[in-house]
Amino acid sequence: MEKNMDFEQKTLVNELMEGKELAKQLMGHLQPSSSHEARDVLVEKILSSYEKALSVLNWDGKSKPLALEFSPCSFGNTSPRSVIIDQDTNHRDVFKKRKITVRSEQVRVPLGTGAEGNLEDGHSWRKYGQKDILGANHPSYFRCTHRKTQGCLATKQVQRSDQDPSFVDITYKGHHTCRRASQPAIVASSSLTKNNHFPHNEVVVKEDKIRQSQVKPFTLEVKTEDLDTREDHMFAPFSFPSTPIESEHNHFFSEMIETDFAGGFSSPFISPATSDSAYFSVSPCHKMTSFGLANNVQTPESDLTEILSAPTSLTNSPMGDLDLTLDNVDFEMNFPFDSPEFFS
DNA sequence: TCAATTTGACCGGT
DNA sequence: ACCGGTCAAATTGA
Repeated sequence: MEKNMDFEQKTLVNELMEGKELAKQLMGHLQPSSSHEARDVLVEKILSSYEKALSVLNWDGKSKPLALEFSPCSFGNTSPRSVIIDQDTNHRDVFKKRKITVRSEQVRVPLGTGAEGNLEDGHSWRKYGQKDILGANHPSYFRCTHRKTQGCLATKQVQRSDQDPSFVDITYKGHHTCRRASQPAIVASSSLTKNNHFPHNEVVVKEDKIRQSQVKPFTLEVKTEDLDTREDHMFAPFSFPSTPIESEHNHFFSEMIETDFAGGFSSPFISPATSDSAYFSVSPCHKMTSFGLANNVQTPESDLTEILSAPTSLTNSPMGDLDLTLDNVDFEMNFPFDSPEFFS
């Protein structure tokens, strides 16, 4: 226990130090002449560091900032987790809901692929509820098995498709912050992506409300919607692939599902075609960085904003009442790294 | 015995 | 009051 706590603290410090170092590097890249890609990569790394740090703290985004809970002096004697546990037991009473814009992803898969179950979409899930609701066929509610152990807040909702009973609609909410010990599920993801079931992989990105109307062999819908922050859906735009990204074509989409779809969809894989409801063909030729970014894909500013917005808000207001409405986040304006004080 | 699932109750939002 | 989502006790299965 003691060892574990020390490890967490070290991890936390390491991540924060790394974040600071990367932020310094980013500052050096703020000139217009600097490459967009380099900045993107740095930003991704910074956010990943913060993400890991938050993960260590088991901070779920709804709680008061930990800095208010224990001083640096007491840090060594106080387990961050124990603080969080107290908060968790009281959060219903203490923390009011705040509106944020957060992403969820909906996918339709055929029955029998395993993805509708608790494991085979790349993560292990634990069912925590099922109920008959209007307009849905007895949806089942799953949360990440590692919710308790790692504070992973990813959830998914699985329901039989109302259009085709042989398909199930899976709505992923939140993003995995857990580290998987193994990746047995790549099998399932790969089985999906190797076109055994789907003649083509098609990604549907929409910004309006879901309830997808088309029936595609395999569709993924990403939506931005208002969700409350009482439970999940907080700050985990990235997952951390435990294996190097492979460039092999057959692995691309499975990796994309691995890293993005189940663990947070990253827009840079795709480029918008229309403003409303756009379809994107996923080219298997894009290589990804270890942070799930396509190096050679131009990142639209809006997408970048979306990716960065939650952590940016987090960075902005760790002490105050979080305003997590992401609609108008302006990264360049809000990101504090260009402030000299930040680096002092 | 422990972990996962089931299912009715509960809670907050609308 | 209704609804969606979550909780948690009871049940089931390995």
